[in-house]
Amino acid sequence: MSSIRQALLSLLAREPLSGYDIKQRMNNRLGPFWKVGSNQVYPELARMEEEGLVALQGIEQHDYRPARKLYEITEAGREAVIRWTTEPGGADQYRDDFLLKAYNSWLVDPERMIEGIREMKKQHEEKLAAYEAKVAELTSQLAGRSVADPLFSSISVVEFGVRYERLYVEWCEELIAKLSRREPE
Amino acid sequence: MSSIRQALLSLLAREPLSGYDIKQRMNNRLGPFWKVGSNQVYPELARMEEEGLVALQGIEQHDYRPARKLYEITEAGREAVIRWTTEPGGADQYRDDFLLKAYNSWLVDPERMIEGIREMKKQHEEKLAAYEAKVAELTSQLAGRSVADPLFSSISVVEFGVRYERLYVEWCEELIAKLSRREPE
DNA sequence: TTAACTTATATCCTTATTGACATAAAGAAA
DNA sequence: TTTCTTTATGTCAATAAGGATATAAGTTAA
Repeated sequence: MSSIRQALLSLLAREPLSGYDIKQRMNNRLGPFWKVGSNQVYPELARMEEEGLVALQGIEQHDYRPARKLYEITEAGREAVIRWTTEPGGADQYRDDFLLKAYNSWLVDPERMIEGIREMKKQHEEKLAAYEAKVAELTSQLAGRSVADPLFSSISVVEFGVRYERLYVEWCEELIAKLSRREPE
Repeated sequence: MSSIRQALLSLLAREPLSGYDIKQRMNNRLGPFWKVGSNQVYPELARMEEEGLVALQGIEQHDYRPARKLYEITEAGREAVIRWTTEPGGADQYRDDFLLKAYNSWLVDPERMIEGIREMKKQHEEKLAAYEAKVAELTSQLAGRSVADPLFSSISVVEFGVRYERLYVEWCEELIAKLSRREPE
């Protein structure tokens, strides 16, 4: 089972959405965790509808606007997400262009490398701030809810983001320090 | 410029290698950072040779063994890596099946979810131990070398791995704790 | 008033990536 | 003695993913 499919189903497990909604959530809300194009979303929705994992709930028509096709998850779809979520395994590779660039830092003039790292650090600082705000926002809504509430899972994931961005920023700082001294350690 | 190409060139910038060597390094040494198949390595090497980024250094023939085709990076290839390394930008998405599963944890029985997380945690603990050993091993060879030595860059990257795996393990532990209490926070 | 942006759908083409297969032979283990 | 693993090269077919383009119309800003 492909991974975009899992992502779409994971979102639809929470609420009915249109293809456009899904695209927006994946590119903006879930932030950096995933990016998709409409070329992936619409055909995949159609395929899943054929297979009975999602169903067209209805078509919303606002005056002079394209019709919104709202999809909801079916019982079969729900079962499929749960099955996938509990089954073991998952990608064991981590792919990051910037790490590969760091792997080449020995080739490059330290000053130029430092510039690049500073830029990367800035980007991750921005993400860190955004995630921290998101955690605060979501946590304030959390009172009285259980681990069976989607909000709990959302916070867990964004919290991972906070830690990850913090790690990235710290690592950038240490790399800059080492390169400035022109000495490892 | 595609990303496998960058990975191959980054390795060849350090030393001449055969397609098989590259595959081994990417799947074993660089560990989880990248995985490739021979179907990606051999055609890409051929393409890069055509474009003059790498050159066939020679063919090693050991008795009764397939011939080893050793490739070395050319000056044009070296320039290309340096250009790519210093140019800004890089993937701004982070993709992880397990995080997506965590996003679905609200759907699943906490006990079953905890099992899955424990397994994930174990895998990351193993990687953490491997990276820590690798950092120690590489650091012991570091004395007296400068930031212009490939070893410096290798350590930086593996150090990122150590921090990353540590973060992952801690995050798993907190998720387990929350799910055990059946209460967020 | 013209241009840019947002809402919404969807397809087309190209490139990346994955998995399975094919060949060939040495060395180790059952 | 047969089977499995490692070294070594590659190809083929299928799927995943990315970028560009198309249509259509309302809102917003220069």
